[in-house]
Amino acid sequence: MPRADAIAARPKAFPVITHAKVDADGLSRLLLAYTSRSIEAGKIFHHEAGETFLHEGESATHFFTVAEGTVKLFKMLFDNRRAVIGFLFPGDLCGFSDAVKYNFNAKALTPVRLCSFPRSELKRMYLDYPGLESQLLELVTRELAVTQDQMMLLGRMTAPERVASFLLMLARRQSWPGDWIELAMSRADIADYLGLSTETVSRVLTALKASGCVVLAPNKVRIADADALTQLAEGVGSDDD
Amino acid sequence: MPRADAIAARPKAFPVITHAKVDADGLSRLLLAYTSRSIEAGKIFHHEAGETFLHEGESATHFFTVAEGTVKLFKMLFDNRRAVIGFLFPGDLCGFSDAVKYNFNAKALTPVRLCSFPRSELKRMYLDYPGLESQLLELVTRELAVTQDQMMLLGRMTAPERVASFLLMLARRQSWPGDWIELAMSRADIADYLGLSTETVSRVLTALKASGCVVLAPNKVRIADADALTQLAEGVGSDDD
DNA sequence: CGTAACGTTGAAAAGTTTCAACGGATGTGG
DNA sequence: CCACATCCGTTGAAACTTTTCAACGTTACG
Repeated sequence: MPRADAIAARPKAFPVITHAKVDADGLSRLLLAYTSRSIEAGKIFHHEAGETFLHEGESATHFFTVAEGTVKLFKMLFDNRRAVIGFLFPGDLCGFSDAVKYNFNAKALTPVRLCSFPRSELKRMYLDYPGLESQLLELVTRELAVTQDQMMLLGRMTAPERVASFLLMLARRQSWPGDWIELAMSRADIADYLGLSTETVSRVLTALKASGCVVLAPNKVRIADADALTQLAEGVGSDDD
Repeated sequence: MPRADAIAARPKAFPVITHAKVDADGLSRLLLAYTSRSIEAGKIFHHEAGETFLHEGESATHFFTVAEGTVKLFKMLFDNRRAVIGFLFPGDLCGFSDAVKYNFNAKALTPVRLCSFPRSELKRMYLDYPGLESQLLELVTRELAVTQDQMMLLGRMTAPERVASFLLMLARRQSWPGDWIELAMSRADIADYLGLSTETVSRVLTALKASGCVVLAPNKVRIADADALTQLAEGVGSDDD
C-alpha cells in the first residue's frame, strides 16, 4: 500500500476541530531543514512493525519526529498492567519527556520512518534556528493540554464515551469524514489507552456497529454517523443539567 | 492559624523522591527578578479561599507562579462531571496551557498569593533572560511527564492504590515523613482528581486509618506507616507475575 | 492447512457508584 | 449564647458498570 503517497496527497486543513492534533508539520520541516544542513544531527531511522525501539529508563539521548507510520507510547506497571500514553502519527514529535531518561516505551505499530535528533545538538540547533525553541515549547505545551483532556476521559467518562471519543480523535488525525480509519493498534492497545479491558472495547465497538454509528472491518473502521458518535462522546444520554 | 509562617519556615530540600515535584523554585526566582526590573510585568495578586480566579475559555493573557497557598486546577464536562487536573503549591508554575485560551479553571483552596506575568511580555523576557525559555520548556516537559503518570493512575490503578499514591504525592510535595499533611482540598476534590466518588475516597481513607497506615484529622492527615502505604500504592496485594 | 495471535461473545464476579441517611463542624441570625 | 441551617464527611445497602474467566470464531502467517 502506498501509504506515504496517501499521506502526502492529503490537504493540510482538517474539517473537524483539530483540538487533539498536535500540528508539528511546521516544526518537522524546520527540523528536517536543519538535518540537511548539518552532518551530525537528524538521522533517519527505520523500524519494523512490532519493534520496541525506545525503552523506559534508557538514557534520553535523542528526540524524534515521526515521518511515516504509527507509533505507540506506553508505560508498564510493576505487574502486567500497561498504560498507553498516546499514539504518534506522521508529523508528531516525541522524546522530550525528561532530560535524563525516557519515561515510556515506544513501539512501532507499522513500519515507521523516524527523524531522530540528538539532545546534545539542541543548544546549537536553537542558535541556528531562533524559532525552534519557541516552537518546541508551544508543542510540548499543546501536548500537555491534550494529555490533560485524556485525564478527563480516563477519570470521568463511561466506556462508550471513551470509545466514541477515541474514534473521533483518530478521525481528526488521520482521515476525512466518511473515510476509512486505519486501526494500526490492537484492541488491547485501545483498551490500555482508554483504561478499559479489551473485552469492553470490543463490546462497545460491536454495539456501535449494531446501532449503525460505525462500520467495522479488520484493522479499520469507518464512521457512518459522526453526529451520533459525537453525541455519544459528549455524554448525551446522561441525564444531567 | 499562622499558615503562612509554617510554609515559610520550611526548608527547600525534600527528603523523599521528588518525582512529582515540579521544581520551579529557580524559575520563580528568575521570574521575580524580572519583576523587580520591569514595571509592567509580574504583578502580585491575592485571592481569597474559594475564589475561582481563572476560567476555562478565557483569553490566556497571563501565566503565573504560586508564591503562597494551594490552588486547584479543574475542568468541567457538559454535565456536572468535574475533573481535577492538579493541585498547585508554592513554587509551581501554571497557565502555559494554550496560546489562545485557558483550558481549565483555577480555584484558590486557601488564601493564595500569585505572581502573574503577561504572555505579551514573554518575548521581551526571553531576551532579557536567555535561560528563561529553556527553563520553561524543561518545566512544561516535566509537568507533561507527571501528567502521564497520572494517566497511568487513572487508567490502571484501583481505588486504594490511587488514594495511597495521592497521599504519598502530597507528602513529597509539602511535608516531611511523619509530619502532618494539610488537606486544603475537600474529599470531592480528591475524588475528582483520582477519578473516584467522594464516598469511595472516604471509605478508602477510613480503611487506611483502621489498618494503621494513616492518622486522620479534620483537614489533615499524617502518614503513620509510609512503607505500608508505598506497598499499597505499588500494588502489592495484586497477584501478578 | 495448521497454528498462534487476535477478536468476539456469554455469564459470573468484582469493584465502584449511587442513593439514602446520619453525624459533626461551621457559620449566621435571632 | 444558643438555635438553626448548611456543608462536609462518613457509613450502609442496593444497583450498576466493568472486569474477569471461559469458550469460541476469525484472521494472519508459516
